[in-house]
Amino acid sequence: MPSYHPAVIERRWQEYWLREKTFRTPEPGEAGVADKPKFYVLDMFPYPSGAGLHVGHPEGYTATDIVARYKRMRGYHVLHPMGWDAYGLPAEQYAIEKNIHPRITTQQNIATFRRQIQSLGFSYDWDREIDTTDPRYFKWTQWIFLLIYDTWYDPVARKGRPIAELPIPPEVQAQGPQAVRRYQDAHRLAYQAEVPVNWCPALGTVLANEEVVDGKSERGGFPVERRPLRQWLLRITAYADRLLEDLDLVDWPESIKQMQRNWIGRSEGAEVHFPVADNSAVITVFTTRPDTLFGATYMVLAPEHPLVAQLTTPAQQAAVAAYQQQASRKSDLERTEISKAKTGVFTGSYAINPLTGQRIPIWIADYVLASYGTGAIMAVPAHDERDFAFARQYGLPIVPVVQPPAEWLQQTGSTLEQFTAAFVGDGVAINSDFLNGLPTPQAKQRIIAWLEEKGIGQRRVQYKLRDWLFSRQRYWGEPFPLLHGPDGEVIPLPPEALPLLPPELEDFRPTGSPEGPLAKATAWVEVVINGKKYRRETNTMPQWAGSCWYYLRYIDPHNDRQFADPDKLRYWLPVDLYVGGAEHAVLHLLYARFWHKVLYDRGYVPCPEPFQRLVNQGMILGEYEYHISPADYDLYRGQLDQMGIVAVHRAGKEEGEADSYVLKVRGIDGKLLTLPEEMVEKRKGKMFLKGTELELTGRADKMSKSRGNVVNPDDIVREYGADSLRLYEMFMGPLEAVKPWNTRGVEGVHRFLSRVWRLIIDEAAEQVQLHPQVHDVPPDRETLRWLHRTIRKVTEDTEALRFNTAIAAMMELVNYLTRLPVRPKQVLETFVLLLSPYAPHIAEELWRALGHPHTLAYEPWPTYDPELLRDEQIEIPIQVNGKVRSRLLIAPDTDEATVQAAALADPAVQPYLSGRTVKMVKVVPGRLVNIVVA
RNA sequence: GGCCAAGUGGCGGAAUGGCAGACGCACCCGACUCAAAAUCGGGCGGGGAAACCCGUGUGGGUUCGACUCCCACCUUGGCCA
Repeated sequence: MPSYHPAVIERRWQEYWLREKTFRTPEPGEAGVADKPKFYVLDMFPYPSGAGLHVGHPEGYTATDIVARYKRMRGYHVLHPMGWDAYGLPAEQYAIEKNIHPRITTQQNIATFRRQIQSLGFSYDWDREIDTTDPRYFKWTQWIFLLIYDTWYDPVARKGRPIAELPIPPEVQAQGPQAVRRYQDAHRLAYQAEVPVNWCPALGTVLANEEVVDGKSERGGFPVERRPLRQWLLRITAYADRLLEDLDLVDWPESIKQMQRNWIGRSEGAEVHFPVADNSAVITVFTTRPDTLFGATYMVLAPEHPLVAQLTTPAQQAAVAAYQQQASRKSDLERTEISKAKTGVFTGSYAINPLTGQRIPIWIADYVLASYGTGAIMAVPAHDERDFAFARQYGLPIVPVVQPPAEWLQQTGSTLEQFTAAFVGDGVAINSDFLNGLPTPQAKQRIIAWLEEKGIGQRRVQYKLRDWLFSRQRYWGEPFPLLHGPDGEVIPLPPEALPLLPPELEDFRPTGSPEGPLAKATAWVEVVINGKKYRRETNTMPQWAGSCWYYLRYIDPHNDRQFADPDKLRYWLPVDLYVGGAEHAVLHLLYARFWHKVLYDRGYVPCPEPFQRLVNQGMILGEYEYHISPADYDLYRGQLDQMGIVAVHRAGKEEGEADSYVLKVRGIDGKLLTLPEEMVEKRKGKMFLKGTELELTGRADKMSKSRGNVVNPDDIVREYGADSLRLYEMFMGPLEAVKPWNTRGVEGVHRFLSRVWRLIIDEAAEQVQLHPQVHDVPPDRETLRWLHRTIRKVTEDTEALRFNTAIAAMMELVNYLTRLPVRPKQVLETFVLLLSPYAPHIAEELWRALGHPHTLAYEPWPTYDPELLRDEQIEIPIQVNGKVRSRLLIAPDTDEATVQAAALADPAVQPYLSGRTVKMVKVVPGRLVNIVVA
């Protein structure tokens, strides 16, 4: 094996690492293991889909693997695990279609994923592999659910506490144990409620809001309707403030924190009670602008609001019913879009504005959502865009109560009597009696105080965040460990009854009823205890459940007495670095933080936040492609045919994306390849097909099966090796950036690795042996300087996750070393260590060739000597008025005065100084000289 | 519509107040070869014969000096409505 053969060496080292358990993570305090600082570096574990690994997966995994290997060499105990988020709809859908048990397809998919991931040489501790569908795992998912069920949130202590500690008011106590039970149930963090849910008849399940996109199911695109159902919810809203505040404790990208803040959507305002005229009913609204109360000229209820029936007058009955019907078919997004025309129906009733005493009409309109606030609003058309549009539409009065600035009036062509648009900014209150003259913030305080004093309102904080709909009507999920008694009481299973396994089913199809497929297993559902009949809960948990705590299980994956040992949790938590896609920016991270906080409150984990540092890797797009318009296709199709170009029709995928044709050429094997760049020419800033007037649009799209631009990592590994794939994915650009795939780039890094190989190994020899130019001699000063500069660059860049520039620095060093007549062995050894986190297989092979029989995984990371970094002479530019006119060779520590004198005396700058006055000379030591002349 | 991120050669990108284009891809020239591939050496932002001039989305500003900082705008992407 004289030349570089990744297939041979990669297999050998992967087998070595597994066999020798090179990456087994010792337990803290394990005998014979030295005390070291810890580092927990975690990937977002994948859902093992049937499609196998995608090139997007290894991007994050390579980044964390480099960090893991680097940290080991820096003397850390590193926890770097991998597992499977294996519950999920696709396996169940497949089971329904093909009648194959989801467990079987899931296990097959896991096997594929494991093989693919192992083929990339990641240094996971495979003894810690977990699978969320394994009963030994979901036993603890169920256990944590029961803990959440057993917890209530104490708003005074601001923490979750055992339900047994919930103070029971005497009047409840007096009503007996049933009342106490109901009171407790109403305070648990896991509770049942009749809630309007997104029911998807085609999937036979309810979906979370985030699983519904544009009124259709995210998966499958089936229509979704709103329907009230009994569901399990988790009271995540109780933790809203802590989830918000504790974002300050973590080192996450600001954009992700902002997305979480927006999702939680805290807003301060007031609740105001409006009496209904000629009726005992009271409408409560939430508003962030109580200062505009004098301008409330009508009210709007959500069509689903419970008071609608009571407030609708007989004359309006038919119109209201028809409107309610129509609204139920629209998604929240459609309903609240600002640009859409507003619709609504008058109920026939009036409310009394408590400030003005005026009768104001009550309408229903779908731009008000039942799920936000109180499901009702006071409409202030002068100062809210949607209210303004609505008032215009139906001719309702618009009363300005905040003075807008003069330029706003001018710009919009409004007058104080007649607004042409809503003024939503802050200003000074007008037409508002005792508020007049107060700036908006003070007006808010004043009116809230007034409302509280009169008992018709109070200060309130409102969140956009809703409680988490936690039940699904599916088979392939964790069963709830709960029994329903005959009197409606809920009995949690005792811990020793866990795990509760799902029943074996023949038929996985949804029942189409809210009961879910588990209800079909009557023998499983019905339980008799002491002669009393109980029914098991037939809902299952959502896919998010297993991923809410998996990072805890890795710490102690085989523990069958606890979800993890407290001492181990104390050693390893929090996760030091968590890398994954930005698609989990909100939900997974919010849910996991919520569970973690409950566990923290109940004393099971030692820290308030689970993930100290978070990094999102950017998406890898498909290869850059050239598109033409359908019109051009019709004009040029004959000519394209003659040129041997194939135009493939591509339907626009995203909204507003037009159809196009993608130009391809046939390869030798008949496969379609991207149009080669030499067939494209650029004229007048536009691209054309060479020799034609056919205009091309170049673009890289998301990889997708339907576009046919998916790159399979297996193909890349087979062709170039895992080290090349790893290196390429890191060399493409910054980790966080979105970047297009380019297979030519893989060839480039593959060539680099081949050059590394030939730098050290004698290609002419039969056996793997050192290149004849490699000698065990001390390197010269220049070579040492190169080496130490590279050590510094690679170290700093690896620490900062700037892998692309670290690789570039190693390439430069190799280019330098290749030119040396004698290659000092010691320099090559150091270089191999620097390369090893990035391309571990070739590094291990070269390390062995250099005479080291054992793995380099725990060799100390090279350090650099600052003394060796310094150049004897440096070149600095001399600028005249900011333009470089000459260069000066000087010693790096030359003093400013000398540099200045030398610069002014430089013959090349003289012509630019003659006849002019030197106004100033700026000397930046070690950088440059700038001479400013008049 | 709001919030956030980003606009640099033919392409991916580097430089984040101090020589714009490191490193790689593509391309061009040369060496080796009967030849090709591979490899090695060289060139490679635009204009110009050259001196030199222009050049980091657009316009303005701060500064001795701006890809970098500030303001406005345009475009693209993400999230939210």
